[in-house]
Amino acid sequence: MRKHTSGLRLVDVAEHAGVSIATASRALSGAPGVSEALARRVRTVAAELGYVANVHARSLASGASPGVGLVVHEIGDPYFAEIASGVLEVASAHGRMVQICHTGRDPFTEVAQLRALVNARVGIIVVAGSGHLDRDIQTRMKAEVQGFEAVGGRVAVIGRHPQLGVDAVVPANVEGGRAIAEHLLQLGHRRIGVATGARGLATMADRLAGIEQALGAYGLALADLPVVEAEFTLDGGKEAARRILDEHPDVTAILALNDDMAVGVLSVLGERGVAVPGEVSVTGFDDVTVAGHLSPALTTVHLPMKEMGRQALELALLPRAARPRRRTAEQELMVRASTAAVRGR
Amino acid sequence: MRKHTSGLRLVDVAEHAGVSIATASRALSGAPGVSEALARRVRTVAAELGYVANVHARSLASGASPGVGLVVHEIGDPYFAEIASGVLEVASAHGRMVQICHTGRDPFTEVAQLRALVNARVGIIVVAGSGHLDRDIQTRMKAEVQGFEAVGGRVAVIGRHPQLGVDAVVPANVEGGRAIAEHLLQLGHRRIGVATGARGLATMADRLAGIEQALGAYGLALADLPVVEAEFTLDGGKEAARRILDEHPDVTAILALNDDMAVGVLSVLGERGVAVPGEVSVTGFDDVTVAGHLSPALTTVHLPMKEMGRQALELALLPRAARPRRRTAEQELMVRASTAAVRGR
DNA sequence: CTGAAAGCGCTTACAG
DNA sequence: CTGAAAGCGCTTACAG
Repeated sequence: MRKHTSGLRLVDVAEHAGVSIATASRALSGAPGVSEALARRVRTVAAELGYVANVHARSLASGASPGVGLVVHEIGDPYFAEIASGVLEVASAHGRMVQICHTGRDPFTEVAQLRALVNARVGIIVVAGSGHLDRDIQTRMKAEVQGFEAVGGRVAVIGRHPQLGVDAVVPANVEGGRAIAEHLLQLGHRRIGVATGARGLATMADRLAGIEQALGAYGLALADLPVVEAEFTLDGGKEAARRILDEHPDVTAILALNDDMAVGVLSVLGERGVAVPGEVSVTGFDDVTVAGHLSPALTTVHLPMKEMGRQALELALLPRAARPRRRTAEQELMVRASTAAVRGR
Repeated sequence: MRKHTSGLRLVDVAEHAGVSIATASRALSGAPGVSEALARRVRTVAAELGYVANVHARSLASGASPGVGLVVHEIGDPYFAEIASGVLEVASAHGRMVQICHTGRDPFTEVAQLRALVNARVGIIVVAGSGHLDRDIQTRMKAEVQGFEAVGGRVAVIGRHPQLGVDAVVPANVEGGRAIAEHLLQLGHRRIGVATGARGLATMADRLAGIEQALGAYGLALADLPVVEAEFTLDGGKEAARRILDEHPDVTAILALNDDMAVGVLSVLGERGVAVPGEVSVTGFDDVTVAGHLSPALTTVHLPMKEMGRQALELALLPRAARPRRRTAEQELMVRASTAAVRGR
């Protein structure tokens, strides 16, 4: 906790400018009801003095706060880091500060962080990271969000959050899932192992739904494939790859539901001396910056993370609409070196 | 800006508990001078009601703020994302929120962001990212920092900031530079191209100094080598690689001063069909998570970024010491697949 | 140990 | 258009 021996205050500016603090306040905040001449004088004085309003006093008095809160699963994860970069860019352009919270991918922590942000009196909250399919979690999230909106807060989410009813930027996960699965199917793969993160997440459900659609066109179903759930991280990818290879040594491709997992899959394949894509093809999802530079370059689904971050904050900066707004972030299949026609085809 | 129709206030808690707001305040903040019985009752009531103090009112009244500010060059960069992750972890453990600022690698923006954070009345500021060798910039930084500390703020930096005089976590950049250069020299490389970021940064100076030391032992000097300065990013690495290869086609190794640049270097080499490490060896610095999974796996210098973030905030959480504290973050040479003995040796 | 009251630095009806 | 004054929700000397 920091004690600030008071620096420059509004009274100081007012005195220097020879006006009341009321007038000084109006001039500085751009409120109407001050003659242009006076306003200009006040602003000049403030600038000369290097005066900056105390946010706490301002927020307390006005009941309004310029802060924006950002909730991510894990900022060290490139997917979220890139989203954060977009959010910071827009925030900075609007002269707003952003407070970041980690959820550690735990839904209860997520709700707690949301509440922490509300208590920190931010004016806007951006939630990056998928919603949950679990009704109980949805209900808790919704309660926090509605409480926040009831007091004038604005919220936007990135990813699909069933039932939340707020502005959202939603990536084309279904289409991406379909595209990447079609790609493998067209290459002749049928015995495809799937490495997925927590299936309770809407993102996972959507990507899997897309895969299911593609499989259907080939007379297959997800239930026919080994689908292994693990952490949505590099280590999770390793674990999933090991289980898939051990239990289904005949797979010709492993489809990971994000790039982090795909990197783990590649790692295990490398350890075991399995050639990629010679013996097994591997795909990712997201297209984080390094995906194209991996060993081998990863075939994946591109999502514009930074742009998604930008758009989410821009939505939240808009006044609340009667109906929640929704922006779709398009996907693009990036075919690179980690996939090839099935062996012996 | 958000208008909050006042939620639960301290008076509400006080009324429910049948005490004055003074007593309620003391009980909740853990201040001395309240009987344990009363304090307990107040806390119970507050918990039942779900009361959380208004940070703005609290900060305004007490002059103390629990917020921590984090200044990074670019949060989308894995180096900073991992540092941020460590900072968030510790902050969260101490119940503090962190506000993140982007500098876009511009020193003037950095100073401006520092000021913004001071104006936002955070209690602690962590500056991640190297200091500058330029005296003018140092002076500006120092002025902001001292102003902040004068009013009770605490600051810690990650990286060497000459003259700043604050607690610091400094990575072993000199040692790392020496280690990676020695590695290449031992492999027989003599015509080594160096891809560096802005040379006005202390980090760059230190890494180059280490390289110079290693070269010296072999009777060489940095001045004998093509050293190309570009942006400290993947694209900068590409640009540097192109210039090195065009102007010095006889290089047998390219030493990049961070992993991002190294990835760019690998990319250009790939485009031109130059085998790594068959024809040209490549090295990085930092060892971001994916470095070991690149094509080929990158030989680099490992730095414990997340731990550096943790330590920096922990230092800042400590009371100010008479003399600035300094923690060294050790480096470790990671030899992987991107380096090999010089061709034809 | 407990409470009444002043004060933190602003904003904003309310008068003029 | 301008200003005096109340009030935002807390903390903290100051009395008792």
